[in-house]
Amino acid sequence: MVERQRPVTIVDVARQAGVSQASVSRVLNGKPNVDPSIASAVHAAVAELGYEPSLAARSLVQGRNHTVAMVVPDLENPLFQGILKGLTLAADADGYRVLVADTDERAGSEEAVALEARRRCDAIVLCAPRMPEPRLRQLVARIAPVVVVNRPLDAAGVPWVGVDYARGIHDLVDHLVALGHRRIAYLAGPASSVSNGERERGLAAARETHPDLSVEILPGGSRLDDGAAAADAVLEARDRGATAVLGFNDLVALGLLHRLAELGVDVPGDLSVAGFDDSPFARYSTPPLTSMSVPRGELGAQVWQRLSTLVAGGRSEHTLLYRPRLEVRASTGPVPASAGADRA
Amino acid sequence: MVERQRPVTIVDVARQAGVSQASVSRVLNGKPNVDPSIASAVHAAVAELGYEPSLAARSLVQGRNHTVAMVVPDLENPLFQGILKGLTLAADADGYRVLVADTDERAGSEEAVALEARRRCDAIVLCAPRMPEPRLRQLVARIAPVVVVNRPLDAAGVPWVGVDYARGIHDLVDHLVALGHRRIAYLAGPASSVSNGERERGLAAARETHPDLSVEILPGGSRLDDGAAAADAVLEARDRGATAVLGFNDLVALGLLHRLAELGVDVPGDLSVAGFDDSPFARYSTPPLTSMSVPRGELGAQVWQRLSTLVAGGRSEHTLLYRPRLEVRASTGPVPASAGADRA
DNA sequence: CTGTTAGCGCTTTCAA
DNA sequence: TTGAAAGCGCTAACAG
Repeated sequence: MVERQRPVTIVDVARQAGVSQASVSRVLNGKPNVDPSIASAVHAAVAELGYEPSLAARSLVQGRNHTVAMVVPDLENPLFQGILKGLTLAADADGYRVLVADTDERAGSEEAVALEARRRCDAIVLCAPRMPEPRLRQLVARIAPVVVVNRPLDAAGVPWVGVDYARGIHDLVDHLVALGHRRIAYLAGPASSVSNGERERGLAAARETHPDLSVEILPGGSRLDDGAAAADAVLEARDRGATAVLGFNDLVALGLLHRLAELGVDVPGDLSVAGFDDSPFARYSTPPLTSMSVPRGELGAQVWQRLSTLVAGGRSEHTLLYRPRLEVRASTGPVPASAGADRA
Repeated sequence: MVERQRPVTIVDVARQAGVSQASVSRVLNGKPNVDPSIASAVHAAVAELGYEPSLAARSLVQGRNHTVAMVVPDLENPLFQGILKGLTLAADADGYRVLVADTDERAGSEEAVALEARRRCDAIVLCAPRMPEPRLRQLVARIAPVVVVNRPLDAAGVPWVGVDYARGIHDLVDHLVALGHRRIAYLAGPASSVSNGERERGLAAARETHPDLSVEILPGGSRLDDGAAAADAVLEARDRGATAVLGFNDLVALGLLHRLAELGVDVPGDLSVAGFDDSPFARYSTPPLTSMSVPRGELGAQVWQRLSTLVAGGRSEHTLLYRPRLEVRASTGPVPASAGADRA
């Protein structure tokens, strides 16, 4: 018969130390103006009884529980993992915990998940790449304080931290153009993805920069198998003259790379391939994948800085946009001699 | 000037519905024996006021917050991601949330993290592959209810769910032996890792099964770069006659694969390579990686089943061990004709 | 500087 | 079946 023992409360500590509950509370919360003798008595009692304050009680009375939630579409995505890590680390230093709410790519559930999470937490880090902007705007109003990640949002009191995908893809195209490529294919991400839209905007800008450049947009996706599945379409594009392919992200590019190898296509001999995000796997593929590096951890830290300001009741800080850095690896190379003219 | 408005409480609902707090509580908790007219009045009031019960208050009075934490050494590891996903899904169905506590591979912090997490949660899923058993034993006693994942533990009231690494590696070796390999190298995981110990046990067993088999254990690691860094040692082993290499996990094997390709070693022509865990990347590498598949999501679901039983005050259920399934891919092949005799 | 006391919002006896 | 009232454990006014 296991007797469920009553947990030690502040009352027990007070009695043991021979002081009032209030004094115990003050000592434990590091309030000023407490007599050292009382403090030491309290500490002794705490140690002796193995007392640990009830977080539930504290939450109730303070109206906050020192926990924030990060809502992400897919925890397997290295980008979100990195942001999460950076966020967690930074929050930890301020005594905050981070709860992860994975919406599992069910775009429809993002709203419900975020609302649910907000009930248990003091604030939200929201990553909802597919949510239509009007909905998002309504949502953030309901769950504030909130920081939006990885997409721009013009809403009062809601800072966001993101990546300049347009600029990044432009830089990547510049790299390819410098290698001599003039016909490029792009394996697009999910149609409703905001960051895919930004990439396509970057492609358009690159086309203006390079008048002799042509870009063909192919349906892709966001995961390994999407990239593999697109291999045939990519080869057709190559037959139409394309000499390089950009993937929506590294996963897509890696999936494609795999399938191309199976089909005996030489990369970059026959075709150059590049990704985006610089996932840890990029440098370990065969051939290593040229990609755009994003400071994932740094992003997370900046998110926390903004969120903590908000939680403390401060004014929302400025928005922040990181410019990705080009990582040239072996998957991109000069235009093959055989190319340059259409093959079709 | 923003007026922080007072949240709607159960008192407001009671007043609005013209009933007592107790009735509101009963309706909202689905207690039996409530007059339908009262119920509808309450629901109407709730809807009208947009009332949401305070989880903090509920936690305080009930002594539980319907949240559990999973302590993992590294969230980037696909194995833990999968388990987490399965766990989250299953817990969700029972109205429980899962909080993630990443110890970031700092083995020393596992204990502190687990204790901290336990304070905020009703139970713990513990994955501490490096913790010495005596410490672990003490720890689980302090944080019960708890389920241990991915390592065996013989402690009263603490169920565990794991993978039969010994059996798995044995099966993998059988596959290689069937292909004709007789000299195998193994890139070991972290020395203190329990699951590495089990793999080595499996290797020993395999050696008994196949008397003409010899196994060489090389220092490896648990990550991509560990595998890449071990390439030279692997080649030396090959010069001593090894025709196949097993990685501690897929990450190590993939890192190795990458480096071997750089060095111009043909896999599996010159050397067969296999991993463990069957991460999503395994099938997309070049060549695709032979690996042992582990039912990650299923593992997570079983963890929840045991944990929920415990939380409900039930007796701890039986321990569970999954046997990995062999996934043969192109990275393993017959012994090269040139091999068979030592080259040294 | 310290103690007393009133809640925080909810669930749950206990009577009615 | 319903309501009144007593806490859950803690913090924060308010006195002293």
